[in-house]
Amino acid sequence: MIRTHDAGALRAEHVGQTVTLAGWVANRRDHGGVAFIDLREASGVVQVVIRDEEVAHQLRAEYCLKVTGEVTARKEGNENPNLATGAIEVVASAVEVLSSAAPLPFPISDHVEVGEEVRLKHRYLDLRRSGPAAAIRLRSKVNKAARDVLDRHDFVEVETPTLTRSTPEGARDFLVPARLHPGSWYALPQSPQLFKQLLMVGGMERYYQIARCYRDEDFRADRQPEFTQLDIEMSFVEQEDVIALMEDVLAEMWKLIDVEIPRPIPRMTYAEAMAKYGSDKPDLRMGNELVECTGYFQDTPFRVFQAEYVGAVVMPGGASQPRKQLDAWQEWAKQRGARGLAYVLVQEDGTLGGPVAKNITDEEKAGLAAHVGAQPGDCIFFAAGATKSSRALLGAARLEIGRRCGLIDESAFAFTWVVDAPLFEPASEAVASGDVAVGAGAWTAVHHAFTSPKPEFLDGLEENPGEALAYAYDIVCNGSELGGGSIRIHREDVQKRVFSVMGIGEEEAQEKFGFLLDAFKYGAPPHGGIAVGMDRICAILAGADSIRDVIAFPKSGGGFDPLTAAPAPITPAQRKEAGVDAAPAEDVADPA
RNA sequence: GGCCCCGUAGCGCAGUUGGUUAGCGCGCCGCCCUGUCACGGCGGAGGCCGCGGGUUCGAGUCCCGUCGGGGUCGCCA
Repeated sequence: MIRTHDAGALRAEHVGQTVTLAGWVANRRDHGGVAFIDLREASGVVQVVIRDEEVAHQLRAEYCLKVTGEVTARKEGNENPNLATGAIEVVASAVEVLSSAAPLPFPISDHVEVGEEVRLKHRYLDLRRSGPAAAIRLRSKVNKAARDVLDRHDFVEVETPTLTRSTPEGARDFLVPARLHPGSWYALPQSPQLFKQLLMVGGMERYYQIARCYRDEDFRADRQPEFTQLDIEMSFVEQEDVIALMEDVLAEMWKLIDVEIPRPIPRMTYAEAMAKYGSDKPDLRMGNELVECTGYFQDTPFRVFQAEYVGAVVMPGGASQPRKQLDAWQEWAKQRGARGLAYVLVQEDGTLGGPVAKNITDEEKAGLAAHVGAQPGDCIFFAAGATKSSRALLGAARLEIGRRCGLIDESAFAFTWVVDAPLFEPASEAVASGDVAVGAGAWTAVHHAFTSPKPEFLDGLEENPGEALAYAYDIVCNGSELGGGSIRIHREDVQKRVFSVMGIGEEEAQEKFGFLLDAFKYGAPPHGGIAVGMDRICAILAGADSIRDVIAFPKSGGGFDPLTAAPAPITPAQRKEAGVDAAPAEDVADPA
């Protein structure tokens, strides 16, 4: 090693020792006759004293140095309590510049805010800053925590292919031309789903992988075109086994930030989540649940409330909002595709104000505040119409109210399992815009086509597909979906019936998933699993607003890599060799 | 694909109802300084105000378009 000691580890006990350190110039304070260098490396920072003016003067920020010197106790009054090494300093006898540094595009200092665009362009410098460095180091520990738990449970870590076959899953595939088969293409996997099920048929019994996945969809703060999930599959297990294992993993991860997750993690059904929170990933750091009012208004003369569903959510203190702000709520609702957001203001004297109050009966007015749990001074927002979209609007309003009124406990980690999701949903809701959808029938899978129905719904599968519940479970934290999984179908007859409800014929199933269905013919074990998003988990643990903060080299908008400037055009020679423009070998049906 | 916000010096920002030479802090360069720790002092360099068009006697400022970034809805089994 070039160094004998870690700079950040030096303490009073090292006084008198001669040490050799290597690191970067975090800061230089040049007083002419004496100069101080803050030498920074992975372990921390130590102050180096340089008395040779010539040497000190040439040094600049972020020069990479090798320093030899004696560890000395600082004189009383010269200690720096803000530094772990603040009781000592290293008096340099030799300073070697290992590498000089050009003027920086932005300061490395932790005291300065720097825009994300320039940070990502020079991510290698950004990572020298304490915050970004800590986030990446935390991620490494999160990976290790997962591996430790799974190793204790005798899991096998298996790497599945990233050059694979395009399968009609939810999102758009990233495609890779196959040079040796012009006109044919690999797809990058959206998840290792099919391979991990094959591994169960292969008798691995307990598989996991920290797997990179790829989806060619639009961006969000919590979405990147490539992302990482902790992918798990187990044979001979039931839902409870998978949930218990995942709780072990999560508990170990949260220990890294000294948080004990209360076990067991509470559960709610999908139906309850939708009814109370208007979302399948409820944020339980706040209360303020939705209140169903369909029955309350069943005989109402108000046309708008003569609907399949009427619901409400209360905004504490919202009655004092100026008219302009109430109008802004209407705009807010319209941006989400709703017609508007009806409201009633509960005045301090208990009377009801706002346009809706004029349209409902005195009797309805009299009990309304009590029915929805509103106090004088509150505002009650209503949504009426189709159940699903109305609840979604109220659920979004609930979160917006939480943000505006400070109802969210930012220090909390509110976990919940959402269980008993429906197996199918009407295809009209799933197929919005001619996108890739599994199945051409009236019903499509909520999770995926291999999710097992709970046994009590097997009989009525064809008669009432919409009522069948699945062995599916999502883990949610603070309103963010960390991941989800299911018990899979392992019986050929059940799989055929599910395909049939979805309108997938035998031929089509064989073409799309033939290799999996073939495998299932040979004694497939009952199995199930789960996958959780490591980027989201790390972001929550790091307290980051965006998963970009916990990815070493993230993409920016449009899938652009600000550092390497990928994607980039290719040469005509590359095009030709890759076979990008080759005609398809045979006609391939377009599912859309 | 829709909507909202942002583009001014290397970085972070200010710039009034459109009006002389576009400022401030940090950083950078030079000189000075023997106890600082976000050191300090003096001096200096650095700008096609994202780009293109328009309105105007006059545009960083107003209008249209476009590019880039961020957020969000659609989308993401």
